[in-house]
Amino acid sequence: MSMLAIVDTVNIPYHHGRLGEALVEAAIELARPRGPDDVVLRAASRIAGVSHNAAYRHFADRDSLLRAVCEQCMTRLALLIETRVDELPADADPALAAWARLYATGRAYVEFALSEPGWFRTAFAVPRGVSLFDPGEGVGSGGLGPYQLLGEALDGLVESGAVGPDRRPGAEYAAWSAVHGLSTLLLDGPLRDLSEAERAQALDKVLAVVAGGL
Amino acid sequence: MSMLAIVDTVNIPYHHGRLGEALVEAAIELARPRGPDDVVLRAASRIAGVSHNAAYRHFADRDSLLRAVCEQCMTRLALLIETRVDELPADADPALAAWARLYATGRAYVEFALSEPGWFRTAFAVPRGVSLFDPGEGVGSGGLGPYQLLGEALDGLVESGAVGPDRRPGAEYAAWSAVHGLSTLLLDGPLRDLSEAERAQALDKVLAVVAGGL
DNA sequence: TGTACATCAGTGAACGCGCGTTCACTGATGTAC
DNA sequence: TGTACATCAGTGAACGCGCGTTCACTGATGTAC
Repeated sequence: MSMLAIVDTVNIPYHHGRLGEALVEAAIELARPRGPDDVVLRAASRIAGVSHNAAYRHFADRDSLLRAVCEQCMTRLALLIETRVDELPADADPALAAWARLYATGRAYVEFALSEPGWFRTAFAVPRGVSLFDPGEGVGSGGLGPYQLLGEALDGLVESGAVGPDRRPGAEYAAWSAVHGLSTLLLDGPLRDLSEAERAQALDKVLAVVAGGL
Repeated sequence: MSMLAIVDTVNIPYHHGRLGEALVEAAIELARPRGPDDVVLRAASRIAGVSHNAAYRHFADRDSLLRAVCEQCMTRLALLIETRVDELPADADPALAAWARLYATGRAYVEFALSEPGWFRTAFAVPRGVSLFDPGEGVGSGGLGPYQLLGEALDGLVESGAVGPDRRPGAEYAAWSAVHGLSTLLLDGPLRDLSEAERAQALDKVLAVVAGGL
C-alpha cells in the first residue's frame, strides 16, 4: 500500500533529506503566535509530514528542539535590528549618527517584541546553559547577537565623542534593561492595554531617559 | 467510616470554613519556587486536604484561582517596596530623600524578583482583563500597587524640586521598564549567570542611568 | 554491472502521566415553624 | 426546644485530552566486493 504511495501523493520521499531543518521550521511557526509552550514535538512532526518518532532521529528530546528554535528567534531579533539600523539615512555628524543607531536599535527591539510576540517570548525562554555571550548563539547576519549589536551602538557613541568613555562600562545593562522591560510590560504585562499612541509616547520617553542618563 | 473519622484525624472539619482562602494560600506556595505553571487545581486541593472537586465550590475554574494568586503576588511585591522605603533613614534634604525613595523602590523591585522568582513571574502572568491601573488590584497595605508606589516616588522628586515638572510625564514608563527589564534579564534571561557582584554593578548602573535621565 | 549486507531514517502501537472538568452523590449545617 | 427540610460544601469515580517517550519493526539507501 504502500506508505510509499501515500507518501508520494504529498511529495515527501521516505527519506526526507532535511527533516531536522523542517522540524525546526515547523516549530518556529508553532512558536510564532504565542510562544515556547506551543513548541510541541508531535505537532512539529505532523507539520513536517512525518510520524512523531521520526523527530527523535534528529533531536534527543523536546528540549533540544526548543533550544534550536530559541536560537533562531534570537537570530531573527538580531536581523531586524540590523535591518533597521542599516535603513538609517546617512548623517554627517558622527555623534548624531551614533545616537540614531542607538535609538534605531532600541526601537527595533520593541518592534520585534510587539510584532512577533511568540518569537520574542521564545527568544528569551532560553534553556539553562545557553548564553547570549557565547559566540555563535543568537547571531545575526554579521555573526552578532542583539547584545553585541547594542554594544556596537554604544561603542559608536563613545568613539564619536557623544558619550565619555568613563560612562561606557555597564551601559548595555541600562539600555537593554529599559528596552527589554518596556517590551515585556507592553506585551504581557500591565501596559498591555495601552493605545498605539500611548505606546509610542512610552517608547519615546524610555529612549529619551536612557539617552539622557548614559 | 467515616470520612468524618479520617477527617478528624487531620483536624479538618467536613465544612472547611475557609477553603477558598486555604486554596489560594496553597496555590501561592505552589507558585513560589517556579511560577504560574505550577498553580494546579488538584495540587492546591491536595494541600488543603480536600478532594479536588471541592475547589469548584470556590472558583469557577483554574483561571479564577490563578487570578487570585496573581493579585496576591502583586500585593507582596508592593509590600516589599513599602517595607524597604519605610526602612530608609530620615534625610533632612527633601530632594535627597526623594531620590533615596526612588532608588529604594527600584532596588526592592529587583530584590523581589530575585528572591521570590515564582511570585515575581506569577505577578506578571496577569490573565487578560486585569490591569494594574484598576484600583483594588495589586494593592499594598496602603491600597497602592507597585505602579502607584513608583508614581509616588516620582511625584516626590517633582515636589522636592529635584526634577522639573516638565519631565514628570511618562517618567514611570522609563523607571519601571528599566527595573522590570533588569529583573527579567537577570531572572530568566541571558543575564541569569551573572555573579552577585556583576548583578550589583548592573543594578547600580541601571538606577544611575534612569536617575540621570529623568 | 550485480549483488549482499550494514546502516540509516522512517513507521505504528503503546505506556504512563497529570491535568481540568463534569457527574451524581451525601453528609453537615442552618432555618422556619 | 424539637423537628422537617432546604441548602451548602464536601465526596469519589470517570472522561477525554495531548503530551513526551520507548519499543520493536521495516523500507530505503549506500557501499564493498
